[in-house]
Amino acid sequence: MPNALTRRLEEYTALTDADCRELAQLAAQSTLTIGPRRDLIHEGDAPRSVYLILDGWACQYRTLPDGRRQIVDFAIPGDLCDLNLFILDRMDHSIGALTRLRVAEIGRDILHGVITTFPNITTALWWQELVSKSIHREWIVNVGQRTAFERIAHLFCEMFLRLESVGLTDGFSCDFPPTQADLADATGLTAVHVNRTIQELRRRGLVILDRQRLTIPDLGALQAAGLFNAGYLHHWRLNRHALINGVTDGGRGPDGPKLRAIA
Amino acid sequence: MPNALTRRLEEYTALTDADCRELAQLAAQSTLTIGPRRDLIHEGDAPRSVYLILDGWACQYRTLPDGRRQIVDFAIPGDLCDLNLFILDRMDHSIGALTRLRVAEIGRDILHGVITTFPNITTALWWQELVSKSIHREWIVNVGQRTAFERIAHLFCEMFLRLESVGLTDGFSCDFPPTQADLADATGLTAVHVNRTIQELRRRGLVILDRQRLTIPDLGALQAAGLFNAGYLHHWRLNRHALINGVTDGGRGPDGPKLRAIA
DNA sequence: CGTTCAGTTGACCATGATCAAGAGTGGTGG
DNA sequence: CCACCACTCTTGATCATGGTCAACTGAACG
Repeated sequence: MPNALTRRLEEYTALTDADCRELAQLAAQSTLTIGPRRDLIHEGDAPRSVYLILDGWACQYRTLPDGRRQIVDFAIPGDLCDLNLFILDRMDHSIGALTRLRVAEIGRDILHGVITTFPNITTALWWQELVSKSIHREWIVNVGQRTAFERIAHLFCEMFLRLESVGLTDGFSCDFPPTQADLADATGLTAVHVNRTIQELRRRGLVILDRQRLTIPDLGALQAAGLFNAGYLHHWRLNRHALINGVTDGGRGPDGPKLRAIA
Repeated sequence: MPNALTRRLEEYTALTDADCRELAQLAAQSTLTIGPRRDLIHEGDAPRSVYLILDGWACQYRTLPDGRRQIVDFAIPGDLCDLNLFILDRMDHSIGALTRLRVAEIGRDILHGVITTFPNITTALWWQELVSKSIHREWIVNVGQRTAFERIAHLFCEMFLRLESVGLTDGFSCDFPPTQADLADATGLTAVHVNRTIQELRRRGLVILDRQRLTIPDLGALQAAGLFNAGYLHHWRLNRHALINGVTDGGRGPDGPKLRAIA
């Protein structure tokens, strides 16, 4: 596998050979492997490095005092976990491994060096940061407005496309390690209800999910079921497509009419 | 009122006099006033400027094709609406005015100039960007895990502290323009349920809310009711406090025990 | 093979949604 | 100054989506 980070960042900006070499080096410099269900870093810790996911899945999550847990994002190879360290003194969330996880640890000073000498990379990093913020917004919408059925469908679409953008899909299929309990924590549902909802998705032929393997026979249909619009991922390859089904509101402000056709 | 942006950014970094003068100029250069319930910019538009809120409240929101609307953040004076323009070709959300709104429009080129000549400001801007991402994470938790009662309490705490950090509170009180329908769209509830929940908050003496005016007689009690922990706002003045009730999880990874005492 | 963890099923329940109607409040024009 | 209109807030009755609790099945791994 070539560097997933390179692939990810090229989604946003053109990189030179020198940029790519630098990225490859970053990924190789100081790697770290941790087992599934362990924390990479924990809420309240002082961040010491940025983590680049090389292999496996992680999740960012926050817990409430009584133990309720909300996953706020999944992280897959090529994802860079929070540039927070430059800025924030304390982690406001945890990062946990869902699978065996291989990450590159990039120290503050090294990253700082990269940023001052490789402007393309810097641009791409901030780009990625803004995109991941956009993904957060979409998660708020997902949890706040969509039905259980739509939420799960939406999440499957999102993760499939994100995996696809780093070359981790295989036709209509991809690995999909989160358990139903994980999906529950990501969607604000219970595991029981996630289970029933996935069964409904299966019954309708929208997904095949077995042994950590997800297959989406008809992505368009699943997108429709999840009210999914890829625009928020800001992948340029998808953008043309996104512009077609992009705009959903006529511009009447926060109190406009509630019913409106898809463009 | 001095420049709320200055106040906001000084929450994060020390600014020189020259920095402050530059910020004051940015805020004065090209201002724009729009009426309540109108859009500043709309989902799908190409962003042309960054908007700095000078006066009034706005909200960032996204709509689903069938008209469901989710507010993903409120914007108050001193807030800078999405540095997206540098990066993203299309707005993935809209910004709408909740009140009469006065904003400064900062063009791409001007902002670019600032970024290349005022490193402190640049740092502070990115800081603000990362903090607002952290706020998004908290909103996911709010909508995903908290009960209606906790959600509303949490939102009141957050907005009160954010207003306080730009000097827009007056003792225990502040202006609070969102309607109950707005609060519903922000919390993923219905307006009816928001109404009943606010009544419950009033009955318990946690808030006084009348005519767009919010009073919080006992912020600590409201924070407890909303499971609110100010750490995610990353205000340094609050940080000492945040560290006290900060950590909520023992570090056992995403599958740790579900019950756990408050520190 | 037994233990563990993920997935599945069933019965019942509750939080919050929906629908509908009425009461304040504030702004506008006659 | 008052009448009207629009909008927000409030209340009640009923409903449904999704939660809770509990038991059981089946894979995977040592």
